[in-house]
Amino acid sequence: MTNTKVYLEIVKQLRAMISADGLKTGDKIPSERELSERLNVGRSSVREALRALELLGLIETRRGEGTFIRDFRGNQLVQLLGTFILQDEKAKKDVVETKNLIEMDCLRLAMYRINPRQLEKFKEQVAADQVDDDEFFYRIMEWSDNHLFARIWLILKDYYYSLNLTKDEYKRNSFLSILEALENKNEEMTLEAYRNLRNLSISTDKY
Amino acid sequence: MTNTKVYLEIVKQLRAMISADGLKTGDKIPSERELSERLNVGRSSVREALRALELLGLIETRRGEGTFIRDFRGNQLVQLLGTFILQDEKAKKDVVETKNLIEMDCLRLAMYRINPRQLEKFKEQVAADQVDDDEFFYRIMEWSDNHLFARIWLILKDYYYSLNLTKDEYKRNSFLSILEALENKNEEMTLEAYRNLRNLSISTDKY
DNA sequence: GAGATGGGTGTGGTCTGACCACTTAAAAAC
DNA sequence: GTTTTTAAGTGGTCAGACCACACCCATCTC
Repeated sequence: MTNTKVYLEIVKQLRAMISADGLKTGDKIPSERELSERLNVGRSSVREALRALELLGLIETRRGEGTFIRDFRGNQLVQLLGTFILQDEKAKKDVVETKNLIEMDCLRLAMYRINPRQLEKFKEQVAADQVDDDEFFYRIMEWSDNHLFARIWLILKDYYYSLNLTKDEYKRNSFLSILEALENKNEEMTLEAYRNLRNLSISTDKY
Repeated sequence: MTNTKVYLEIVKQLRAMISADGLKTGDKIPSERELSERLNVGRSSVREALRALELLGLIETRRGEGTFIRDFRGNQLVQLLGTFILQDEKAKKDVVETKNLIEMDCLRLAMYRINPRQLEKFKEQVAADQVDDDEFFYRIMEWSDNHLFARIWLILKDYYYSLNLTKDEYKRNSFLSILEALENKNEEMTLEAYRNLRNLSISTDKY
């Protein structure tokens, strides 16, 4: 028995509990003692689970008050991972590669789902230097209308920045090329413009 | 006093310790009791820190043996965040779409990284009906050599199955077409064969 | 001598009970 | 009615006690 560690089980239960009760950002979750009693486990095990979730930035704890669900987009763990782990060269490479591929996927999606009027308006903003790389792709993510991809991308983006690689310089012209290609619904041109933006050679070994 | 929670301080100390001693993947870190003594804190606080790092995938603990620095291939938290995200999102469509796109991305990657001999051998297995959909794409993931993508895919696959959508029937011929296209390093043919496998129309609104 | 056996020791896993520090709100004092 | 005091609830931390498991090594068996 006891194959699964108790604290992991508690994490699971918490997730179920949050889902069942429809709790959302800012809501309070049961106290440590109550959880301990309700789940028939020691309070220390409950704490192990809560501390882990806290470090992940999923919950927030205030002494004397309680524990609350948090908007987890916070850096918290990104910073931690940045300083802690990402020494693994292969992992870094995977992050960069994955981020690029997802961006390309979303460009493809956006191409078919984009609203011409919005695109036109966005082009003007880009032309006026009012959009940076982040905002540009955030918009692409919106247009691609795939929340799951967007979520994953947000995480990867934070990793990416924490890696502190070559800072992408601002490339207005590449942005405009991409938008134009999207407007013409030309996949090949879109990807070509993207590769130019990211300084990628055409799909060879390195994406 | 005690503005900073003890367990966070321990995380910090651990990081410093690992850095100072030059510990790397697979190395053992001091036992909980030793850390507790060396840092003048309770063992439960040490455990809170270790459990948090474990949930992040930074360390691995083995009962009776000790705690070890883990082979971190940029993941784990994707797993966790993934489940948290997917719980309230419930976007079946996004799951299917994302899974398909990732599979296609990995086909592209695999195309350039594949080992001809392995491919030949795999083809034989497929021809002999020894490979199902899961195994097929698991192999593709291996060949694409991007562990991060592989992790995300594994999660999505599980969700996909739990969605209980139309069960993909076994399509040996589509598999063989894909492998053949990969062999010829023909991206368009590869994707066409994939679309056939998944019953997708060419990149229209629905992927 | 080679192999099997069985403690002993160290390690993580868990629970319990005890304080402390802090917040909040109800009760008491004015 | 306002202020002060008190009590209850909550997270933060520690110490000690067991348990389950892995490993090493002396011992026993053949």
